[in-house]
Amino acid sequence: MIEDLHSGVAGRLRADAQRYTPNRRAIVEILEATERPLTIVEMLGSRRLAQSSLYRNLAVLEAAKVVHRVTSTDGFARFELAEDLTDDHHHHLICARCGAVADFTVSPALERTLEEAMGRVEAVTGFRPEHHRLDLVGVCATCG
Amino acid sequence: MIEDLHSGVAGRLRADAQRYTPNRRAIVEILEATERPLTIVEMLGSRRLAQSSLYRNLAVLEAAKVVHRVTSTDGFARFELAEDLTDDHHHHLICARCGAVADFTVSPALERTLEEAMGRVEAVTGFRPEHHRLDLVGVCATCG
DNA sequence: CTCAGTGCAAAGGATTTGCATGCCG
DNA sequence: CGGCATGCAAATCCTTTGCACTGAG
Repeated sequence: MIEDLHSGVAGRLRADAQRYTPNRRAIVEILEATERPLTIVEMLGSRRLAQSSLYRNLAVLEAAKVVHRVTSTDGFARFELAEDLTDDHHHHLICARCGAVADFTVSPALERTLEEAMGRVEAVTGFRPEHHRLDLVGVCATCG
Repeated sequence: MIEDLHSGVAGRLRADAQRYTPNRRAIVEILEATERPLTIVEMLGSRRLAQSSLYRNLAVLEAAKVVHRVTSTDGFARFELAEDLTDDHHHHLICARCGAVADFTVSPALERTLEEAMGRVEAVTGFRPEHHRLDLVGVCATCG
């Protein structure tokens, strides 16, 4: 199933007329190996890769819907693999103190309710929802 | 009830050993008059106020839990009055194209379910949730 | 050969801070 | 009077961009 991931990534890049270069594969592997969204600095620590190349490749991967940008309370962008590539729908615990982000999941029943709510929003407003973002903001174990 | 708002703000600032200055009151009034979170630029357009003073006062107001910072997809910070000051619990529609943010509400039943989920998270993880953030990300009427 | 990807360094832009001044308490 | 708020301008810092080089097809 690991190769499934990479062939999925390659497919999405191809659809965007983009190549699956070694740097891009390295980024995907870094994100694959973690359980939470990573910042630029965290990703740079893992492998030798120019900061600008990282930013540029993340932009390409984001446009191809391979990675997803996660926004926290600090000024640092964080990235994770797209949920529909990893079959791992989850939500985020965001620390209001330090900005750390961790993953968590909720019950299928709650997810179903959320999906229903999204459908209703589309019917009432002119807004067409693509996905939902349920984050819990609070204080993490370290800062607490 | 308008005065209730200002006395509530004054109280929270006092608790933080901060004054309720004219600039701070102006900021609260600007936010009170709108139905969606505002960016720095939008707030500057309303009244004559130095950019640095706006940033500094927003930091003070945020620390006193008078205003709340809303994060969108573009790089612009947005601010709204704290929900527990206005008795107006709502969520956000975030446009993935232009970053515009609008407010919306969901059913009380869904809210109750969300609160229950939050309680469960605290029991399982070391994370102590303060509030939840349910955003729908999609394409707004203008960009659609 | 061509053209996208890469790395380095410089630029960009939202946000923050230093400092002198003014005003509230 | 003392200290905080204010405004202006300069500095910060994450992020983006210009440019020359390299490598894959």
